[in-house]
Amino acid sequence: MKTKRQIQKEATRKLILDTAYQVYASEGFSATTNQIARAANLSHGTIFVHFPTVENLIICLLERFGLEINAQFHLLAEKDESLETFLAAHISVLIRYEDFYKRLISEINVLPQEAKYVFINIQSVVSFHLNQVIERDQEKETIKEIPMHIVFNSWLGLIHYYLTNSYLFAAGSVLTDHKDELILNYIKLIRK
Amino acid sequence: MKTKRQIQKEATRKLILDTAYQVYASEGFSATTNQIARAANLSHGTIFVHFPTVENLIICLLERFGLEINAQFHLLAEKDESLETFLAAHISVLIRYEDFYKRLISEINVLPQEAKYVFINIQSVVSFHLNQVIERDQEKETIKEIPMHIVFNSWLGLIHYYLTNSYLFAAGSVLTDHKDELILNYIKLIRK
DNA sequence: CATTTCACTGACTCCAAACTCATTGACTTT
DNA sequence: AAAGTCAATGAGTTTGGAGTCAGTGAAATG
Repeated sequence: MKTKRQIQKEATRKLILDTAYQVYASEGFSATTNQIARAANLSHGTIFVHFPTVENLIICLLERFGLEINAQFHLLAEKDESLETFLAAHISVLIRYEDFYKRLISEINVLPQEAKYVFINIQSVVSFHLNQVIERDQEKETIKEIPMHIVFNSWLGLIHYYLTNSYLFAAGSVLTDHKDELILNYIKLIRK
Repeated sequence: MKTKRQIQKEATRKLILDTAYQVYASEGFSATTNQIARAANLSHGTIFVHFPTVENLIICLLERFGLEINAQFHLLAEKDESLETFLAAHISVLIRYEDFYKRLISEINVLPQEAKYVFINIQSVVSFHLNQVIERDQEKETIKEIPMHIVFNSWLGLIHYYLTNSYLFAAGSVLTDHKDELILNYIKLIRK
């Protein structure tokens, strides 16, 4: 049985992580602990009651994010789905996390090392599912003889290119605006 | 006729820009004016004699970089070359500027607005040449019916993906290590 | 009910970065 | 060659962030 205090503490910790997620998504990871505290209606010191350093806060946030987004990928990756369905599912998950994911991929190189592990993790899960879809015989026949990692990297490359350069392509959500075009043309590229 | 002072001043300005280029290439744009001054063997204040703010220094540096790299693209884009030759030329230019270019594309979203203009400029020039190569009849016949912007964005997407995730692919220069593979497979993708 | 614990507060310290400016002495001008 | 200019200096100032800590009052404990 949890005491009131434990419940309160966990709620505050969650509030900090949720708020940090929002603030980082809209301001980027250069947002300050002050901004997060203000947005969460907490005093500045409270953040350091729950996380020893900002870096630790970011790492905890990223780990939670990695678990959550990967769970979504698993959930949406049905057995025996078509390539098109899979790509659509992938994009639909990314849309849900678009702003934060965009910050993650575009600031990955200035984030702590652990961010890279989280990122590799996310990519591995997507890669695994894409592999499964493509390895299946009925699909395999229709796809060019190209190394799987190139198939995968060109898909992610295309998606990430649109995300990091979204200011070139759309005012709101690039993925929402371009998903059909991207899926259609990517499939044209990798099919014989 | 330039006076000694003018010559000296221009030399110092160039030294600051050259050093900033080196420092930013190896440390990223979060490197400080202190680091640049030390690396250039100048006192800290000297930087502000030549540039009113760091932001202004970065903008000047990026503008110079844009002009320089675009000149290289023009120089290397011969008439009537094959698609393969063009892509190889593109990569060979990028290799020359790899570290800095990598920082530019991976930190573009935290740099001042002007950085985006420079970046759009660089991409336009590459896009223009790629268009020319592909539009030519002998090539056109062999390429799939895919919108030109997708052809272009998948190439840049692939290259940028390898650059921003270079820690996954190589210790030294990703482009040097993977250029042949990238060119070969990209051509396979867009050909019928 | 008295005592102890502890989540939270907010004013504080510390630090590192950008930017300033009086001073210097070599160069330029007259 | 005297007077004036100005590139460069480096010890400041200012700003804004991360992280600290004594204090407070509600909750837990005995």
